[in-house]
Amino acid sequence: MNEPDWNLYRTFLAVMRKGSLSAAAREVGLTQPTVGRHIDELEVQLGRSLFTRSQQGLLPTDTARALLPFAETLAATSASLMRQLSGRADRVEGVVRITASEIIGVEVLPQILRHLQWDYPDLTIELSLSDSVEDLLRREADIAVRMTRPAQDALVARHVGEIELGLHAHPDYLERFGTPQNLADLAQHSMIGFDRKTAFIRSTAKDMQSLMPDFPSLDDIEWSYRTDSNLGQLTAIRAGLGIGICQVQLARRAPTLQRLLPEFRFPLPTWVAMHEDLKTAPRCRATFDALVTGLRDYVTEAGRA
Amino acid sequence: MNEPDWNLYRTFLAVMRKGSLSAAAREVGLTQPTVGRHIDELEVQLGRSLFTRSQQGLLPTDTARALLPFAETLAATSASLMRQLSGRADRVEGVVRITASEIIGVEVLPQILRHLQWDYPDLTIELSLSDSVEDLLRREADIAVRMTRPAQDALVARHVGEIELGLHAHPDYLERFGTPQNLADLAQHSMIGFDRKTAFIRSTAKDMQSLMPDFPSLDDIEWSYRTDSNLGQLTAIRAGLGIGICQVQLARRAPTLQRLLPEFRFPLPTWVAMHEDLKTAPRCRATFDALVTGLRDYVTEAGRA
DNA sequence: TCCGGCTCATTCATTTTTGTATAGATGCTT
DNA sequence: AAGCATCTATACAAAAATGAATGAGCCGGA
Repeated sequence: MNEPDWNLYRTFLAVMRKGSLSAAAREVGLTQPTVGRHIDELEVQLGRSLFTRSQQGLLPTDTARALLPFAETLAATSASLMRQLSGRADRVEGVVRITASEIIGVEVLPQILRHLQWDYPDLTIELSLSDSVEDLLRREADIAVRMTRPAQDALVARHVGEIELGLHAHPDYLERFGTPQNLADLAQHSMIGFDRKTAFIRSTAKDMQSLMPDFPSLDDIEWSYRTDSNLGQLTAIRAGLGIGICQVQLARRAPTLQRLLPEFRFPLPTWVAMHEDLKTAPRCRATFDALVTGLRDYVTEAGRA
Repeated sequence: MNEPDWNLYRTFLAVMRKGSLSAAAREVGLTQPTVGRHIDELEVQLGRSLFTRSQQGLLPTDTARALLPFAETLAATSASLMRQLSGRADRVEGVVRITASEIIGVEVLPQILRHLQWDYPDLTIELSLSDSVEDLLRREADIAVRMTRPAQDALVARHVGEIELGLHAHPDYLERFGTPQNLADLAQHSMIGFDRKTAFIRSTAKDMQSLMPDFPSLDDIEWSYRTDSNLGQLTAIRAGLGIGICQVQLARRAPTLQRLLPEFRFPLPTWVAMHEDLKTAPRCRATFDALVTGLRDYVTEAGRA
């Protein structure tokens, strides 16, 4: 089995994404026969069938599905390389791609990045907001803001402090439905929580359980509003839909939310991480530093406010 | 700036590695003019000069050096993909690449992998022995044995226990030069240690210092035998050259080494890690499981012996 | 039912890429 | 200093990849 041309993987990826030779051809700027030939050749080189062809399009085989993450890594690496070359190497300019959770990206980063933009007008910032964490590994982003300690492996990582989570509600809600006096009272309230449980939520819930044994088990709580989006939860709390968990710093902003039962607290260790390869690139360095100082300020807002 | 053909990166990598168009051409199976044209085209597409050409070969520019890690990631991903396709997808066969420290790879893994090989004769095991840890990120290996906790990010990781380090010496050495009665005595002995200090060694030394304040600072010790290779240190201890640090399990093997000052102990948390993408591949699964159980046995040898 | 949308496959001319052969330049060894 | 190794650059012919055009099958809407 020979190593195929790397270009074939790019075509393969396009076909996987688009589901047909023709659509893939349009995406990559080739023609449909060429894309078809690329797939043929890749199948020959790898000695496996990749698609079952039909007039409606191509259906990927198990082999093709297994190959997809590799092709995506290749694409992410190439994109990362292009970013690395954007702008001059000795200036803070070009494209930087940051990944962060939705809530951080929407509520916290804009203020921080504003100053960076002002200082370096030729810097273009891409924000990839998602809670899936595999972005840095695949070079899908240059810099990541994380709530877990990153491995030291080939990463430059800086701890910026702990973001504290607490129970909050809008004053209007409390006025109407009363204020819970202890954790057990929460069972009587409209609670805002998660829809499906991801691995991260499960592990966090476990930590929470061991920290605060009084807190009712997540399974016992009757959630009255469920969404997987933290941002959706924050919006719901702000709209007075019920009691939910959010960052204490965010609760201080308008509309001001009231902190409930301050004995309920859950600190999230917060990190900024970057590929080691990028630390010599000024645009990444500058962005990294701005994020670190900005987030440090944000985290310590708790003390100031 | 257009995204260049991915193939050009492969040629680029070969030129970086070999240092000349001709040698690169031989490596990738092309001809020298073609390789030269590839580089030309890549330079045009990226809008940067990559090499200064000379009759002795090509000298990479800073840009080229900055691009190298990306090209290497591409190559590693492609190689990883090929491994993924080696052997049938529903059987434990094909190629698995494991990375581990030299000492684990030489002293511990062979016994563990022997049984695996017996059970699955069509399984080919590649061992990459090095203490640089960036292998998994770049898919340079499928499975890693690590002494640090890996990040959860897209990795399947299993803790197998703690490998204990202790001070050891060969009985012959002790007979001749006496047995130290406390940590301070070590200053009078021939100590076997590290040559240059890597980041890992520095951080480990710091941990060690805080665990055992009595232990003299590494800078104060007069090392009589220095090597960065842990394996070299083990060999030196076994040869009776002096007192050094090694895994207690290894000290029990022939030639049996004597443990000194058992109050000096340093547990290394040990992990087996694998890319999440690979957990469905039987050959990786089986190897992963074998490593976990094998290393668990090895770690608990302490209790048995 | 027919039409227009989509799909993939095939053919053939064109373009592009590649290899062969060769020239010129440098450095090392005899 | 000559010979032989290395290297890059260039010219031209051969091979390969590509695109345009076309045929044929499937599907949904008028």
